[in-house]
Amino acid sequence: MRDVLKNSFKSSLTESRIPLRRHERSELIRNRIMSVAALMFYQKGYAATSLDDIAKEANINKAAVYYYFKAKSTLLYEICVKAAKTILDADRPIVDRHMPAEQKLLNLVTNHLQFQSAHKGYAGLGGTVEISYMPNILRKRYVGLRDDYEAMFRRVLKEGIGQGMFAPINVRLGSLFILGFLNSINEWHDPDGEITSEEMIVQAYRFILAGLEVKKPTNTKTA
Amino acid sequence: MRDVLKNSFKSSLTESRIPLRRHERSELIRNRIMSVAALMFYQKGYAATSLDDIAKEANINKAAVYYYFKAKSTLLYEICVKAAKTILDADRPIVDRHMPAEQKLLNLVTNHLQFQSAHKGYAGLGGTVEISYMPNILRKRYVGLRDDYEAMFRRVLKEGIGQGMFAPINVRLGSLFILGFLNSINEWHDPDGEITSEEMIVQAYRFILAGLEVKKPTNTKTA
DNA sequence: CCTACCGATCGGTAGG
DNA sequence: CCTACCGATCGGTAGG
Repeated sequence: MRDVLKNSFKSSLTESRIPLRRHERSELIRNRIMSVAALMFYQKGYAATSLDDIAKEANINKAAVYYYFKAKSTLLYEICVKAAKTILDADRPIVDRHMPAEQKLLNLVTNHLQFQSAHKGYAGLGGTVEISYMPNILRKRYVGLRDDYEAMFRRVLKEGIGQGMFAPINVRLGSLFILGFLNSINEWHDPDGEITSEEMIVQAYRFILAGLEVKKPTNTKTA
Repeated sequence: MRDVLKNSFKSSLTESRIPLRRHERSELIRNRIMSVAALMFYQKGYAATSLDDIAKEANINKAAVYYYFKAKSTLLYEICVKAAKTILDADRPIVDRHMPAEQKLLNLVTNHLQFQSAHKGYAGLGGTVEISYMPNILRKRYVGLRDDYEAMFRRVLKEGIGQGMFAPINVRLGSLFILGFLNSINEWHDPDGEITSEEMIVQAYRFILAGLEVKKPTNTKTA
């Protein structure tokens, strides 16, 4: 059921300018461009990745990229939006279900890490530097999606506090702690290494849950 | 005592090619170049920051940058090394002192966050993307310093487990969790905002400490 | 000879 | 979707 996050997600893009029915080949190429671009943007950074690099990796000519995308910056935007919408769609039924907050959080964490390890490029984008390259209007639209995602974590945290599961913390701070922590894992964890993705989910969730369950705050005077 | 991390650190660079005694002005300019470059590399990314941008911000001519630095890539390297050595020097006496591991960890966390908020640019560099621009030999040297830093966290974690303070976890994993989490804070926390750096240190340390103190692991079956 | 740069321009490549 | 290009700007270096 959550395996939707593992497949190379088929175009759920509403903004596609190409009639999909008649040109499935175009859709395939468009997706290929986005896949290779996502990975290269993530590995070398947006500015250092040329459209020639991307085109070569996608086996097309540089000019052809402009047939599918208006500009380099909108290619970045569409990649980020696609990733955000995919996780958002997978998480929405979870937060809406009747379920202990602790269970909901585990599902959000699992989805996040699973998507991250399955789509390194798509997941690793969206940082402050990359976002700054998006045209103003598109950036705002993307940041809106990102806020929706953070809001899900805030909501689950709030529920958990109400249910007496988590210590009464600042939910905004808590969400940023959790998301920052989860994103940081993407930077060094190799899913094909000695620690599997499944094991990482268990360890990361344990770390997060413990951080939330503190009831009597440790005294922390800065010497 | 820990305020050394707050001042614009004076050249502790052993690799400086300029006789410092006679030409303090040179040293000042060199430091200014490194400061502005660090911030711009961090904000816009290494590739997107031109030497002209850096020179303009430092009030000199672009060609003058080449008097102080052999290349753009070595400028990046020297910035990263300076940051690493500064924290390393501040932390070494702490880990060597006789002290409960919990106290040592608080000091390491405090230094990390304090340095981070005082020198956004210096601290935010060193990610996989930026590192890839360093010449091979220099990159290895820098990664060595970074490993030394991580080793301090591993050592303190190991001590804490031995002292029965922390749950017996994989210290490598734990260090990466902690450092990834701390670094992520740098990306969204504004020290001049509603949450002060001091408050952030308290909150972040509480979160970390709780994550380490779990004795009976929560059961985490993935539905 | 060295220091601390400047004005101009090098060969290549960027996005479009 | 490719060939053939453009305006501009890139990192780096020349002589003085």
